[in-house]
Amino acid sequence: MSEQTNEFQQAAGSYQKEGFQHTEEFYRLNEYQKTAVLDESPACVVNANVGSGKTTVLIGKILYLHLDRNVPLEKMTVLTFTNKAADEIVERLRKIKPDIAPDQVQGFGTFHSVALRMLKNSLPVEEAGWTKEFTVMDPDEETDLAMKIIQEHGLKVKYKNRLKKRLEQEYQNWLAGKAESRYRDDLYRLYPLLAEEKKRQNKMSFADLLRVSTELLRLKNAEPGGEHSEEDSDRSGGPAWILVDEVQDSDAMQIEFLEAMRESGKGEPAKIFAVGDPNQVIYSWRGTGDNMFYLIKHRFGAKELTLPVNYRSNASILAAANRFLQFGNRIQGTREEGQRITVRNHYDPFQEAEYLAEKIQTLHRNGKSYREIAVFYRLQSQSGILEKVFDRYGIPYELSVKKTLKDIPVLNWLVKVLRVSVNPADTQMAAEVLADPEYGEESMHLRMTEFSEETGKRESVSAGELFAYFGLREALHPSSAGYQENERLVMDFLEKMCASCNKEMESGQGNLTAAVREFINSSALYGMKTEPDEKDREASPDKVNLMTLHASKGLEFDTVFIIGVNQGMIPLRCKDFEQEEEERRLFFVGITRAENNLELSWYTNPGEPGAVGEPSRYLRMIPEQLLNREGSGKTESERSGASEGGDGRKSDLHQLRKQVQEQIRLKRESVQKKEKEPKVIRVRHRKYGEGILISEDDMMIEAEFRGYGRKKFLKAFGEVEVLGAV
DNA sequence: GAGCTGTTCTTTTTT
DNA sequence: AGAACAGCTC
Repeated sequence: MSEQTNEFQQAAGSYQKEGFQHTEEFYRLNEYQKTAVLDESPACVVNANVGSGKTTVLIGKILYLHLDRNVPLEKMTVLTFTNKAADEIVERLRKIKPDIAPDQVQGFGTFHSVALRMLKNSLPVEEAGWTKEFTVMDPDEETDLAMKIIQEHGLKVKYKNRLKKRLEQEYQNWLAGKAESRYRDDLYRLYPLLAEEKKRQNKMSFADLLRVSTELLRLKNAEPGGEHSEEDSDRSGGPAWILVDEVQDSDAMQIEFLEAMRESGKGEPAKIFAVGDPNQVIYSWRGTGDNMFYLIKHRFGAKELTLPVNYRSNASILAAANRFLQFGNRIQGTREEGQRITVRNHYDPFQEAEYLAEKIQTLHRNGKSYREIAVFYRLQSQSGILEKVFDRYGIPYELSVKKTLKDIPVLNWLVKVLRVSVNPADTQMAAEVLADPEYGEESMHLRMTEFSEETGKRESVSAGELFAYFGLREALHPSSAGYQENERLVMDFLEKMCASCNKEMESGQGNLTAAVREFINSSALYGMKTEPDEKDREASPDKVNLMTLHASKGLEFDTVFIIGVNQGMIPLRCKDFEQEEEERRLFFVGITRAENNLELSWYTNPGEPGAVGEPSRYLRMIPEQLLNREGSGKTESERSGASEGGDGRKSDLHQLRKQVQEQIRLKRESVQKKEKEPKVIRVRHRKYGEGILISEDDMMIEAEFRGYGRKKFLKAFGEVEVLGAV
């Protein structure tokens, strides 16, 4: 590792003298990659096969433009879809060129964070109805606000339980001037009211960040006076280059943003360089139009280059993957045949989990780190059994579900307090703070509204001071059971925040209010910018990775197990053609994560509803000569005999097995029961208390009461009150 | 308001 | 396939 760093640092020195093209890094690229790096067409899309060095090309491109073509990093916009991808790009750049300052990579980030930065720094948000002090809304917050407006205005809106989805999905139609929602309700009357309310409370949703910045960029681009102030500074102009990662995942709004960005410079439009893989579109269900890769190509008249060579997987895995390719030519491999793909049948999810636990133990004993191993599944709900069994076996694992601030009630509340403090117009949050059943207190109102007048003007602050200012000790109820824990959580959060704010205030101008606002905004967009990453890296936990197929995108592992490759599961149920195609791409993404070992398994007796006890038809699509078909290979008794460890754990496992099977059985039964069994109706009697309705006719009513048994009553007496269904 | 029929969505998740 | 909802009828 350190050798490599030295190599990089030595190389970094030579880069500055000779430019990127003369470096070892550049020399290592294949011809396709070099062509992409050196291309300077006005617009270029790189159709990058899976594992073909997409990010390497992106990094190479940035270095080439910067070091050889003298494009300042500040004149580049690098757009990604996730924060993780943005971080990775900057991190990899820094490895090669360690002296990059944060200011230089202002234009690097997710679409949303780049949009936020522009709205805060360079775009006239006032023209759109907000002020520079606006805050960023939490994704659920907009739905809450919409609900409130529906109630206050007495709007008729259908499918309120799916309001969030509806608001997103039908927005484009409304914008396009369609008269009425497909459900013929008041949804389209809600949009303008909602927009108005967000301006009044001076806050923007994630979608607003993109939409408003696009609008304002367009206004600016249309201004005739723009040309006069040419050459005045590099900052006021738009980017010279826009680089886009994972471009196949962009949606209509992001394309609009991209286009507005492109035109925002003086003179020639910015050059666009986008990399992506049409075969890895797995998120179209969440709003990405299908086939954005080609749409972008045509929209910008882009030249298409390809990266056909895969460096990741062995030849068997690639040969199988080629069967699932939907766009472009075969993936070219670089590696030997290698291990065949194992296809295994298990009796049920529990037996599969036990098998996996034992297999992983063996692999680990033979020198494989846990972190090189991953298990993928189609549904989140499938992880439960794995977790339980791995716990019993003592196998460390990491579940890829991120927890957010919102999952911790006290911090969720604290963030609301801070949000109101830096944006007193946010009456919705103010109401939520005060209405909180745990921590809501009238006195908080004044502290929030007065925050910027007093404390907010300071130029440095400590967590303790903020804790005292907001009277958090009292608010958190010092005598309550969870106080210690809550105080610790709150202090940790405030300390992180103050560290960030103090740094911000030292380096730049601005006061505490502005710094807190920035911190809160970026943590809304970024999750929590905390240091656990560092801690994790230090400890570098060696754990097996458990995740959904979706979450596996962009990752790679030595050994990959994909479980539940059953009909009805992978692909999930039977859907329309488009969605079926996406399931196929999802499976493609899954198998191409594996470098050396890939094992696919299906069960005879799947626990999940919807799944059938037959192997997925995707298994039939893989040529037989690439496969090693194996059964679970053990009978029930051999199986329990084979598990290692003392008797204690054996019976432990036996019990667990029973438990899990019982759970599966109950789940299945409850599905059937609900159909036949009438609903449980609760009743109340003056003397017997609450009970359950047994039967009822014109005259009589029969009910059962705990402790009293069944009783019959004459309806006419009205002794029994029917409460309704549970 | 119970009971019926018809419609729509269900999983996957980032910002 | 089945849950959840909308809208209709009596």
